Amino acid sequence: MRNLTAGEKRRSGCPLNASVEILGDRWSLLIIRDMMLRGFRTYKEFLGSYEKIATNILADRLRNLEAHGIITVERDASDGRKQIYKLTEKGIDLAPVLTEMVLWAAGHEKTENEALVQLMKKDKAGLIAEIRKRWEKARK
Amino acid sequence: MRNLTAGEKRRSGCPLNASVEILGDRWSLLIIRDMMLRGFRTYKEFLGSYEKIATNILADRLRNLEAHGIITVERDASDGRKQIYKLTEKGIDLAPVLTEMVLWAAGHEKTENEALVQLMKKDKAGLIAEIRKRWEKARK
DNA sequence: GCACATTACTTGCAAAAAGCAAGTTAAAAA
DNA sequence: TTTTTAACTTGCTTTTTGCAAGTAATGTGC
Repeated sequence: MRNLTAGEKRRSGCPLNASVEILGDRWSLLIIRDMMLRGFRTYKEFLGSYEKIATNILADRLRNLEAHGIITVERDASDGRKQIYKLTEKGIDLAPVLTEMVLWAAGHEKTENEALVQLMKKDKAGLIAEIRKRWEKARK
Repeated sequence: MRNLTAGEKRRSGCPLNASVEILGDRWSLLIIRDMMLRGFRTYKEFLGSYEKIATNILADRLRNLEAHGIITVERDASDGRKQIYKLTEKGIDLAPVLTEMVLWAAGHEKTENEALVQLMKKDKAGLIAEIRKRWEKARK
């Protein structure tokens, strides 16, 4: 349970408001999706994602996510140019949020990736457990 | 399943991206929370909410939510000054998204409204069913 | 060892969105 | 019929977003 740092001040104590203040923009959750579902770990991979985030915005969002304890960063041991971004436990805990958002849009908007949606519909809990298991391993 | 109107163009077909494009700002989900959990139905009630949204932003978000079929608006029969905003089925279907966002923040950030959080933890499905039932009735 | 490539950014500037304060309109209440 | 109330709109400033170009550090091929 993190405390607020100096500059931060929440508009209210409502937990939904906290989520919205941390994740309520057009990019943060997409970065988390790329890590969680596609296994992305580097700046370059995020840049290559289909939605085409700008380089400065990506750098800013990664900083924010790290500041909020959702991801960690460390230099790649075998290639010093690369930074490796990883989800923390707090980040992995966003899996249910992502899942519900995917299911909502899939049910009400015209979207693609029917395979993923079917998987989520058929065994939501199993998929989330799978994501968690994969990441627990990766973080060691 | 709605189709995109003229001006709209999605950055990608990913369902998460659709959700983020529709709801990924600092206010839309709070408005939905106020309707869903607090039973708010009028402009004035939304304005009075603790986070203090600006009047022009509120008007804009309500327009967007209506354009996306998440809420409906109609003039109050017994008081012609009032507009009554209601959640559609699509709007009610956001209950699981809201719930997971509340639980995530409650688990990882310093927040208030412990009563709601406990309720969600103890019987998530029951609470969502309850919200749905209350609204189905209200919409008639 | 040196040129070239790669990775992860930063910087500067223009455009879009958010936020504040004040004003407007239509309907209801006194 | 004057005053209130509800739901906005308008004008302006500040903040955020987004694009294009530039930079620093590390790695690779010869």
